[in-house]
Amino acid sequence: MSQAPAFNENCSECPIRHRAVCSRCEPDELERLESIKYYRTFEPGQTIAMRGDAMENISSVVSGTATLSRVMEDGRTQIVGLLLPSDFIGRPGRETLQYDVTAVSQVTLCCFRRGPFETLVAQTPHIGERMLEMVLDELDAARDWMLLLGRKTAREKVASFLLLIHKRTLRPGGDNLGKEMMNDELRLELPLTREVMATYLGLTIETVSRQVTALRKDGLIETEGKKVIVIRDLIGLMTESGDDDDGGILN
Amino acid sequence: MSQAPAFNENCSECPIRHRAVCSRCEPDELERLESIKYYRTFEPGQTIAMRGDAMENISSVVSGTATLSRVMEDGRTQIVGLLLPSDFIGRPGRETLQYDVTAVSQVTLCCFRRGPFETLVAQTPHIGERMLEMVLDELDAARDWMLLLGRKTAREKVASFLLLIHKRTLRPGGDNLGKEMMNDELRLELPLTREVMATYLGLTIETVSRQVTALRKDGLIETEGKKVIVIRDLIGLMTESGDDDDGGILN
DNA sequence: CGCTTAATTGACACGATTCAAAGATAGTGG
DNA sequence: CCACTATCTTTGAATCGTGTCAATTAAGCG
Repeated sequence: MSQAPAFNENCSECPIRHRAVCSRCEPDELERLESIKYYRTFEPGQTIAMRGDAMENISSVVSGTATLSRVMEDGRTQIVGLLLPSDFIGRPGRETLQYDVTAVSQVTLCCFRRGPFETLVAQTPHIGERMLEMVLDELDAARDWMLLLGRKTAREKVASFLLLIHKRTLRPGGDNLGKEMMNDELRLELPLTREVMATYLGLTIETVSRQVTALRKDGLIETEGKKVIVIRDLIGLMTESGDDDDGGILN
Repeated sequence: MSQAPAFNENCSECPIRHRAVCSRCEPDELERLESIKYYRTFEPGQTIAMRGDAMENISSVVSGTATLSRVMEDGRTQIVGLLLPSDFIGRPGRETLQYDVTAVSQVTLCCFRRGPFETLVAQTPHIGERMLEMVLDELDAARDWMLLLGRKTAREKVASFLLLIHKRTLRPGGDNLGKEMMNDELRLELPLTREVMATYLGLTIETVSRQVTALRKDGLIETEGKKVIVIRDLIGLMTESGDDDDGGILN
């Protein structure tokens, strides 16, 4: 088991400083957040929170990957959100959690107790504004995913997934979020197993595997071991994804 | 073509008064909203707005049903949101619309120009707070729908859809939203064609039709004409929907 | 009443799942 | 350093559910 990364207590040096819920905060607001925050670390596979849990704390992902998922009685599971660094866990004004939250890789969270945080939000418009913006982004992402789940073929789903990871780990904004997320332009170190991919895409492991193989045989991607995928033909992959736009990848 | 309902200009008598974005407003805040609002009506099938359009106004659905949808290049379409009375169209801080908005039945909107509305929101915390709450509800609904689209069978999808309409038209809050939405406890007047149902459920028209027939033959529902469905066995339908809870229908 | 559109039903095809087995990979201890 | 084990991934074959295409029936409306 690897050791938890030692994060600087200083918010101004935080890797997710410019994307997280605190991104709009002024130095004095940051100072107040700093005084009530604390870090927690979770190992791969560990449950961070479960559906129905009282939400006692609210947090941002600082490093690692986690999932939001819903499970049916018979075990069928759908991942309904991917939590990457800077993403937010918790809801203002909600008592209980609606989804299971699970660590996929080692995850470090920057946490706040609900009470103090909500007090702070009420006094700090920047946080509330940023929160609304982030929730709207999540809503758009969720709806794009509905199109994928409802209408795309397995091949399109896998291509779309690779492009999503590409877009989200490249971070065109310029802020690199820790070395483990740094990918070359076209080299993706998947933070996920095939099982997580399948659960996210509404497919089975076998189908994901077959589609990855097919994309490789068609020369669109290469694989290095099981966790690294190199995109050989970005435009081609975008065509295969079935999206009618580039998702902001091209400029 | 039926005539547009004549709405009272007085917000305090508005049918969606207690659910819409303005629900938390004080009388004086309501007065300010009242001074800048105006109504628009759309006929069934009419496009209210298209993806990419500049969002010049922001509105609430007062009556009728509209859809949010995404279309792929080859025409495959997924409805990503159902807009029923009190639902909100538009996004604070976004320039363009992400989805197509289409009237399904005759739709009346309570509209505000973007500029004045955003100014008002900045000065009226109640509106911003309510907006965040509504967006969070939409996000939860979108994620529940992701589970449906990704993992449920056609039968489960149709059962879930009927229960959704049941829940949303019953309005347990007690505020009835115009006679056209009033349903008996177990009598649903679908505001949608089979095509809209299919597009929402990620199915084809034929499959929806077959599943409705199957549910009827199994004694769970009855049909009257094509737009009315009577639920004969609510508990049974909930079992068929695959949800592990009652969605708040039972108390 | 006839016309147009929507819904239903049937036969068949195809894509994804299921079940089963083999292969690759990473981690562990000898 | 290599064998051993557990886990993850890949591959194959058969099945099943939903989509597709085509024809029929029903409903709504002028």
